[in-house]
Amino acid sequence: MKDDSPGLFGPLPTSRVVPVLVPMPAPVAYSYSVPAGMAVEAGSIVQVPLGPRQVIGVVWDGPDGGSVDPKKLRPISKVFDCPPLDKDMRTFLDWVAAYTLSPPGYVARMALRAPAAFDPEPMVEGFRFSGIEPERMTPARRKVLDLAADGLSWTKSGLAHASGVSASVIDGLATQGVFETIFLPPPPLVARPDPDFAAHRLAGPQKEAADEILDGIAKGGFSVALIDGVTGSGKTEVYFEAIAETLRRGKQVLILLPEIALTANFLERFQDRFGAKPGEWHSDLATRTREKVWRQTATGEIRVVAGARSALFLPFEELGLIIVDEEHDPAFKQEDRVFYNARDMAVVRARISGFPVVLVSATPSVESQVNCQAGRYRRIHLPTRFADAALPDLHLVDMRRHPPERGGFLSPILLKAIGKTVERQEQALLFLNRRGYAPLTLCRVCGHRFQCPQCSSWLVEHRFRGQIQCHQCGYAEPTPQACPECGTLDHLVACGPGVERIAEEVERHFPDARTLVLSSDLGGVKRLRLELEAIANGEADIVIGTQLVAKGHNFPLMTLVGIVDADIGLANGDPRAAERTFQLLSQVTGRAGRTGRKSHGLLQTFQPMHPVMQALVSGDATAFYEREIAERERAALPPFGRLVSIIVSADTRPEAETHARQLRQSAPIERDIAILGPAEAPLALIRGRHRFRLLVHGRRNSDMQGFVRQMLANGPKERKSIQVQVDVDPQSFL
DNA sequence: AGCACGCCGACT
DNA sequence: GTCGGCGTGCTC
Repeated sequence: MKDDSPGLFGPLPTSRVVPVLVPMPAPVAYSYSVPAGMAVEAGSIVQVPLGPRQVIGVVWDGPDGGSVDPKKLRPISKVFDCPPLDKDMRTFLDWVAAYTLSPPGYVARMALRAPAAFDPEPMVEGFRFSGIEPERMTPARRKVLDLAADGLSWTKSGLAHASGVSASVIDGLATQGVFETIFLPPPPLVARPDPDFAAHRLAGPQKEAADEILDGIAKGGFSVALIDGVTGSGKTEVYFEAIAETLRRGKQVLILLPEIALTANFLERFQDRFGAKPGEWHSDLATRTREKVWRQTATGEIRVVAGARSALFLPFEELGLIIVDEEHDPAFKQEDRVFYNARDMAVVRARISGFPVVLVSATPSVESQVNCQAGRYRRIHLPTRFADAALPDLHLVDMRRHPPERGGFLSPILLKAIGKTVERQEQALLFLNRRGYAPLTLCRVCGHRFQCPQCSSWLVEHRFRGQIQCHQCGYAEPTPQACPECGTLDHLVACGPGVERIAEEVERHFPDARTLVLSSDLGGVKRLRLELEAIANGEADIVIGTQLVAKGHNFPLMTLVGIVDADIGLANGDPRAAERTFQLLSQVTGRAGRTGRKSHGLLQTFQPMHPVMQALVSGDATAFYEREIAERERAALPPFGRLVSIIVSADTRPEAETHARQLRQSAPIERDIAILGPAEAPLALIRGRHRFRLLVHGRRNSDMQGFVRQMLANGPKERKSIQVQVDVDPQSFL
């Protein structure tokens, strides 16, 4: 740090120069000068000029690059009145940038995703009874004064609401001097959760599990625990105890959930236990709320945040515990700009700051299980469901032996089971992970297939909307009557089922039953919430749902779960396909059967001997996971080896391929690292852009980051229309 | 990522 | 003669 006090001969012209991370893909921080009288430190959130505009940046650590032409230096415009990002957070952001091979400015920007949150919230106007009675008393005024007589301060709307009068009554009293105006700090968004509000009395395995975790918390320092236990085994109750203990110790808590699991249901459960809701953080938060959550997390006002993956980048004042619920869920992986998996980065953040992480899942990821075996994570197993909640009995329906009738997709066995369930006035859930009516439409005359004009995927018919849509880029057109190729009318045929088509089949067989389709493309969050409520109230007999029924909501009246096509996703070339299918189907079937009544699951499959199917019906996943782990180890796939996928996209196919090929040729020589490709990426064309992929595969102890970094640096310069994306340790190959 | 600068086609 | 297309390059 330079001395900027006045020198012997007047003020010195020297001004301090600091590095600032700006939201740009530059590999390093830029240097800015600090105007005299401005106080900044590492972590300060600042506004700086960048080219013609003003941007938000963070003062960073280390010496200011130094090598910049001093003539280029520009002064910081402004420091925000906001807690600086602390040292641990800065270390974390640097770590993530290095690991994901992303520009640090982008990573820092993820921590600053709350545009106007950096200045303090304005004070709120409040009213306090001054002791002066109004000249004339009215019933409305009486009500107000009864409440305000205690001399405490109220906000105008709060007082009006509480006393059941309109705000103008308060205004009237204020002008008469009955109230004095004071300025109050803005009200907290959520109340403080009370660790002892409604403590669960845990017993048996839950108690043991909780004790083990509390033990880890008591010891202090970094640790990772994996709680694994079937739906309904009390995992949430167990980690709520860890949260309570952390709150008692005066630290903040972060609960990471897959976006879709952030339901009213979860928030209520939290409130029942702690007497207050947690702060919420997810992508479709209103801007103002978002800013408040950001700021109040930074100031420590909010003690617990429940959020989607990006909540990991909130600037907690004193974070002391992270829970990652549904840790196996692929939604924790971000796949744009900065590719990261929030589950793994949560572990990193905890390690940097020295506090515990708890991973939770009924179907833990292979990675986490391997980490347990290796002794890096502590495994805490919850073996059983609570007394009256048996898991459904699962059975396979061999579709080769019990084919559906022509044009249908539901086997006689499943139809019969649905019929019986409806007769008993219980609910049935049919799961098919395919939106729309049919995934492919073709012309019966010439064989023309409807494909997206700018993607390599089929157009999905949505009969309900009368459209065919691309699920990749959103392209849509009205469902045509004639084949665009041969012009024949009315000879287009829908191939394969989507949820809408299953609903049609169900309605044909059970015209009197109340059938409901749950799909993310049918109406917004509000409608979905209402529908879930209706189902819980027994207002539907047969529910047909996509992926979204797998998480976040339980169906207490369901006694039958039918998996329409258990084989979907098994043959898509992704080495994690089997693991994913097992996890998804376990989650779906686990949603039902909590009533204490006998419940069943039927899985329609063409591969009844497949290890996934066998694992599901036997209820014993151990053998299946052992196989998966052995296979990963043999192939040196993560977590046994390292894998980096480099995707080159360009406007034309040869451009993308050439660039990828040149990139490969510029790789340094390294014995332990193999490069596969370039080959066309699984979705070779998306939104009109052609994609080629290189897979860089290394065994343990190889410096993959360094290798890939060098490869990118030596490679051809990234030109106008050619884009390179790097995905370290991908969760998915798609 | 933005955003301006810059060089070639159809318009008041 | 200008408005505007988006290719190229720079930002401490």
